[in-house]
Amino acid sequence: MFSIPSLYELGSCSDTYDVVGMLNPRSMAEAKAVAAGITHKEAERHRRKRINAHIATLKSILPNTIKKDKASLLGEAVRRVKELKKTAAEHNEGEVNDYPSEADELKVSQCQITGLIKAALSCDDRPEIILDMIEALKAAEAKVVRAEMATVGGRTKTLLWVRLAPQNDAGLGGLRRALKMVMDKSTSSGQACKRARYYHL
Amino acid sequence: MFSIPSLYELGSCSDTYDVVGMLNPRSMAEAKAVAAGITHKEAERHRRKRINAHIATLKSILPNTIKKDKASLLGEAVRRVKELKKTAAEHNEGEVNDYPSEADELKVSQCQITGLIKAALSCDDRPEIILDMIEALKAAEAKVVRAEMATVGGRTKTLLWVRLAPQNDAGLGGLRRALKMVMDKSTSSGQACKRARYYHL
DNA sequence: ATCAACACGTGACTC
DNA sequence: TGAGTCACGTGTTGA
Repeated sequence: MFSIPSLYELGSCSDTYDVVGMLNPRSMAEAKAVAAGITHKEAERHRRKRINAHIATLKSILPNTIKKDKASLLGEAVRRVKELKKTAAEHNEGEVNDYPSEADELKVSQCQITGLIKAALSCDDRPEIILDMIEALKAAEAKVVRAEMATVGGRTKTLLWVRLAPQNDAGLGGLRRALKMVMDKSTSSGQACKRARYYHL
Repeated sequence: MFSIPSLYELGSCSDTYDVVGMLNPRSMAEAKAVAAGITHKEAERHRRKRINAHIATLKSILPNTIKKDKASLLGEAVRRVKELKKTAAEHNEGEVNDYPSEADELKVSQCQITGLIKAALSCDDRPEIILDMIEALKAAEAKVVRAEMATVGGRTKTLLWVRLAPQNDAGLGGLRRALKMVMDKSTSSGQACKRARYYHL
């Protein structure tokens, strides 16, 4: 709102020189410099204003909003951006690369943060594979939080997000074994695709 | 790296006073003040350093990386946080409220940004509902990008993320009609759940 | 020579 | 009082 006059503005030697300059007709250049000074001052004010405005909105956005200094706030911001970027990437993973691989494949991994388990399996397609998978998951005490499936050219790829029952002792191994059986049953039986291709997601 | 000595540090009147103070035994207070001054100076340096470090990492994180000034960068940061927060919320929508409603229900909506269509339907459960749905979606020329399903107490709720074929003229209406038929078939036929409950995702 | 962006040191304020 | 944070005006540098 107001600017507090600083020491050298009030009584410093350089300021004294300025005063002398003001009384001197030769002062044109210095007067210009002073004028430029005030525009400079205001420009810097605008700059700070913009930055602080963004920081303020950041503070309002982040759920962390309560009592933090500016630096820590920015730290929170980078944390959020990283975290959200990562989860977004995970969520999109299904959409961007949802095609069955040629070789049979089974990957099971667990998210350290959420505890959620993600399973991805590619194998030959067959009509009953969904039911088999549901049975296998039930046997493994795995609750399906989310599922995606894609079949193309007689091959199918399934993505499963799963949560295991708390008292489950077989753990990831049990889940992996159950799914492996479903896969193997699919590839070993030459009777794949006797019926029409039902699933084309 | 290094601080350029400013005018008043080198030759200002106040600095002269400081020198006098140094030679004077009565200068204790001023010496303390000077000492405090340097810690203050350094403290402020650290503060700036932290802030700028966070800003730098932000710059490296954001895909926007291309030469932007500090304020605009922060603006981009808030944009990203808002955007990612919104998409994250949309993605989690399925997980948080994935329970069938008591009354039959069909909602179809289209995301303005991605063009993706989200359909949510609740109805009585029956074993063949998945196949019926797949047929209906095929007829509506809808490509399923993602699907979630939950059944509890003989009721089932399905969430579908779908993309229509470009040349599709029936549009949202056609998709809605197709899904409605699946729902109605499920509720009208009293033969729901004659077989064991297969799907419990 | 103008402009915009930056880092710096300093006064004020708070806990 | 002292350690920490903030806004300010300024000097400096690259387009």
